[in-house]
Amino acid sequence: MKATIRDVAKLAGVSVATVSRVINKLGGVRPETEQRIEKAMEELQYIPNVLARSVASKKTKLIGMIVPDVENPFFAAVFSGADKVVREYAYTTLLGGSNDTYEREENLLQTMLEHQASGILLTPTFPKAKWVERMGNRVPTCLIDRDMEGMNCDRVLIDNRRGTYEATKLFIQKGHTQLAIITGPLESTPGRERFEGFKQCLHDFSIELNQDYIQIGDFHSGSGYQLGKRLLKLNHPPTAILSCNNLMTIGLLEMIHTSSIRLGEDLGVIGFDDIPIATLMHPNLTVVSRPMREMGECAAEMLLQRIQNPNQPNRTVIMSPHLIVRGSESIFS
Amino acid sequence: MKATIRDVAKLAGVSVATVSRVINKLGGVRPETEQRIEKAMEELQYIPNVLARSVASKKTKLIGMIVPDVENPFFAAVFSGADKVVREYAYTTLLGGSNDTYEREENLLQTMLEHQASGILLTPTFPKAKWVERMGNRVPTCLIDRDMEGMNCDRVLIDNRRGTYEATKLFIQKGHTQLAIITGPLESTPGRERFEGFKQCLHDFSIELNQDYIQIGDFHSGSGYQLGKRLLKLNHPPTAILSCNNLMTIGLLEMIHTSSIRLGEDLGVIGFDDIPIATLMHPNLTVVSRPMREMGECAAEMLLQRIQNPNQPNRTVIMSPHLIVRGSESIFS
DNA sequence: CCCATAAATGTAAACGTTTAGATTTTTTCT
DNA sequence: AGAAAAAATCTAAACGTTTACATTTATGGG
Repeated sequence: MKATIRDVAKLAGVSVATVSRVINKLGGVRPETEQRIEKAMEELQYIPNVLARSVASKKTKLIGMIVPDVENPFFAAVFSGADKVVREYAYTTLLGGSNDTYEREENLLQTMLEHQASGILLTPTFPKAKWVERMGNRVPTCLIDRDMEGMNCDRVLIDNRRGTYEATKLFIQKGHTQLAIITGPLESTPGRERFEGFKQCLHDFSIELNQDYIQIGDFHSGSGYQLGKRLLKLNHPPTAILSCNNLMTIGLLEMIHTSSIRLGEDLGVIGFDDIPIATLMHPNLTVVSRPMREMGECAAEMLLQRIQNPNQPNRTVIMSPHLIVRGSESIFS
Repeated sequence: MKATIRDVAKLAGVSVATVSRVINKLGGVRPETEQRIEKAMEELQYIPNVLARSVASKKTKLIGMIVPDVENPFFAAVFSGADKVVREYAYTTLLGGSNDTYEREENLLQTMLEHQASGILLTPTFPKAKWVERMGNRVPTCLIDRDMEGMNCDRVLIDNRRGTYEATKLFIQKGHTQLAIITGPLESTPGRERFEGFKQCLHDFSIELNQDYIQIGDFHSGSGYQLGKRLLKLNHPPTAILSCNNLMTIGLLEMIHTSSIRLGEDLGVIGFDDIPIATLMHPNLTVVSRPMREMGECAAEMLLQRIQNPNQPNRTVIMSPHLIVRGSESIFS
């Protein structure tokens, strides 16, 4: 069977404590003893059991990460950044996708707590959840991208309002006055804040907000397609559409592609989040871009620091998106 | 501090064994006792420690999954499918990205073995690795997408040759005779097999294989861009390019987009793996499509079955790709 | 109502580690 | 060489579970 620390100790002719010391690089072991132990480990193909270690030490090198959708490139990038940092700290990430359902999110959290995760990286599905007080604050947590009520924790957010404000301003500067938005659920921070930035900008430039031009989707490509269609079927269709996430933008572009409308000629479009498609369009797609990997890195960094020093005050990092102007915003040439 | 099974037992006035029985739903507990225990668990906010459980029972509900790149939509989809099944079996997935480096792959495997993963889902970076005999067969494993020497395990692969054969055949049927390929490293199964399917088809149709038309990339978008450029700069450039993975296809399309060449008019293109961009091009991109999620599901299913029954013979499932013809393959209209 | 049997519950030893504290060995200084 | 100090090593109890086995309690037949 699998070799244990006892087998190693016996073969090396030392006690388990000494073996433990070399495994954990605690020093205080004579070089020759250390070599003997290492040889024994090699010979027995010994692999330490971190579970037993965690039980004994009451510490774990596990970080739980919960995102709505692992296949969404945004969250994939955030995970990628977070996981990189987590590994640098010699921790391991437990990843789960909630599929934006309450049940699964709670379930994932439970799983991660059962696994004694030392910290949680969470992009919550809903802005409030019953489980917050029961299990929300049992463990250091860092929220990413979306906020949540009642969480006593760190946060890495995006200045969504500014992102859509700048995009809207660009539209206006290019001459648009018929501005539409496809945003996400207003209960979610990104959905609401992105809408607010849009609204604020229209207000600042004294442009009237047409209620028909406000479309609420679900952050998936299907709704980008459907809502885009609805907008263009209006008696007075908008001349510009601001699409508030990557997947909905893809849906919207698909819809445009199958219609007779020409991007950048009949309709201006700006997307939220950069996508590989952006530079393959005619004209190239203007987008609000976010530092996705950096968000993950930052969140992981904050979380791991808090794990080491649990009593530091909560921090909220708000990152700035920036506009990448490529041409698709304008129809007036 | 955190409540333990002992605290629950004490509060409910029973022994830990009885509590353990209700946690694990083993039955043989009087309903009234069970209720008392459940009430105690609720009251103490008890969350079982699965690590301790694993140490005691010598079993874990953990599956390790190692893929080259988590951000590649193909692997994201495979993970998604695998994780779905893994959760259905009440297991949890530990995901890691090797970034196609040997060191990291070995490191990840070590980590997963340390965590006592009950099984491994692996898309190996290299077709042979030194660690295979040392740790490759310690635990039930299922290889996905890429094969590896000396692994005594299950496999879920793709009929790569058939995929590129069909694509090449379509090119030929559309009148192409100047056929180029951008494939991946020939040491990797996908790189080699996709090239072989291409070569075989040319041979079957008695078309000479121009050595200049064979370009070996690294499965990343940059090489799609560079190699595409190199192909089109030839004195006798090809009229058709078969791009052998999703990222290289994106790179290739970017290169085409920035050049004066028109897709579907000057150059036919077929990609391997479907991508969202495909239906946003003019003409739409023809691709070899694979059941990505299903590959993950199938692999997870096989792995979990093997965990339950370790002695069943090894199985290799070879899934078929299929061509989605959308127009970009033809330049003769 | 008693006994046999079945059902429910309890006891205690494992599981593979870590880690105080105790003990031994080595080094250093005189 | 011997004592004191420092370094290395060991002992054994914990960590929170599971689980075989022992014991108690309930059930049913006569």
